[in-house]
Amino acid sequence: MAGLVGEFEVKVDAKGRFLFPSGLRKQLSPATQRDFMLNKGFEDCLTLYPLPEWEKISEKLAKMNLFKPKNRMFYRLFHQGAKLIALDNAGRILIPTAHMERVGLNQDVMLIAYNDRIEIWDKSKYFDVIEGNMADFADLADEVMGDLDDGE
Amino acid sequence: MAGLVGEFEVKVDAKGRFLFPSGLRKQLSPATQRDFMLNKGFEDCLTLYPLPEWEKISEKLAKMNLFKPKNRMFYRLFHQGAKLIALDNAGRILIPTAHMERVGLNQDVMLIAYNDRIEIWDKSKYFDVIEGNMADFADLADEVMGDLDDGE
DNA sequence: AAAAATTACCCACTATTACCCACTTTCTTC
DNA sequence: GAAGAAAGTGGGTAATAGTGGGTAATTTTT
Repeated sequence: MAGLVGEFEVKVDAKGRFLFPSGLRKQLSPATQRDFMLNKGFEDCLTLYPLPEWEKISEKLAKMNLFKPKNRMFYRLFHQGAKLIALDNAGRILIPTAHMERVGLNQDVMLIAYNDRIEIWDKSKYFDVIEGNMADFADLADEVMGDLDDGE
Repeated sequence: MAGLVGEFEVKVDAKGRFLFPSGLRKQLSPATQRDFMLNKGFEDCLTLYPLPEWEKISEKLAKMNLFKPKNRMFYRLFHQGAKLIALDNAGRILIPTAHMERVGLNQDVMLIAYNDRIEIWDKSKYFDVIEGNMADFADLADEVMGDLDDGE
């Protein structure tokens, strides 16, 4: 699999749940469709990792030299707020209140899936960020894709 | 493949579907005639990538280091509106309502094929943009293609 | 330990989409 | 120009996706 893809709009109901979109579910093997690790994301979002992907990241981090203060701090910060989550029988996810407040989630939520992760954004915040960066998109493409070519 | 070409006019039916023109289908190998990746293009249009073309790009992106903020942002920008799409048995594409609204698609739609992609425009919007820029065509040619000579 | 709040589990309903079938029109071939 | 094939339209229906909320179980609070 080339990784997760897709942008999905979901609605949080009165109980703080939303349906995990079928389009995303189908990208995951049956064994990984139920359990996820929820963590705070970079920038203003939450991130959902399929368990196997989370373990890959964990392994990477475990290789760090934890005698270095900076590494220890990064390790703590990265894991702080991580929580194991499972879908209910209707295929919905319940986001803990504390997490929702942390990134200012309202009723309208966007799920952004790429590579090994699913980001959870407040819809209006997401589009603000996207529009704010759109102007730099071309430059960014040049910069990012340019770097990649160097590696080949 | 020498790349896709052509401008096609299609009509969106009451269910939000349109027929993928046979002239375009014939440019694709049988294996790639069914599945596409839809996403939001530059300017006010949607872009359809044949799956193999999309995967080429994906492979490159998968090598990025996602601990770098720039790379994450690029990923998000590039994946805007990304959604896997398949034709139905009658060879039609269903464009999700959210996507149609996002770029203001009405009943009359233009498909613009070039290189590895197919752009989907609202007809009137497309001609507005074309006409609006026609006057600058000569200058643009000079500006864009003029540089090419230097490199050859 | 009782009350309140949160979370998990379950059931019922609605909307959307995938799938199918039938028909009309246009192009090809004889 | 007739016959057949392919292109293009339109819509019905069954299955799935998505929504809403009741109640039991668990946890938290007083």
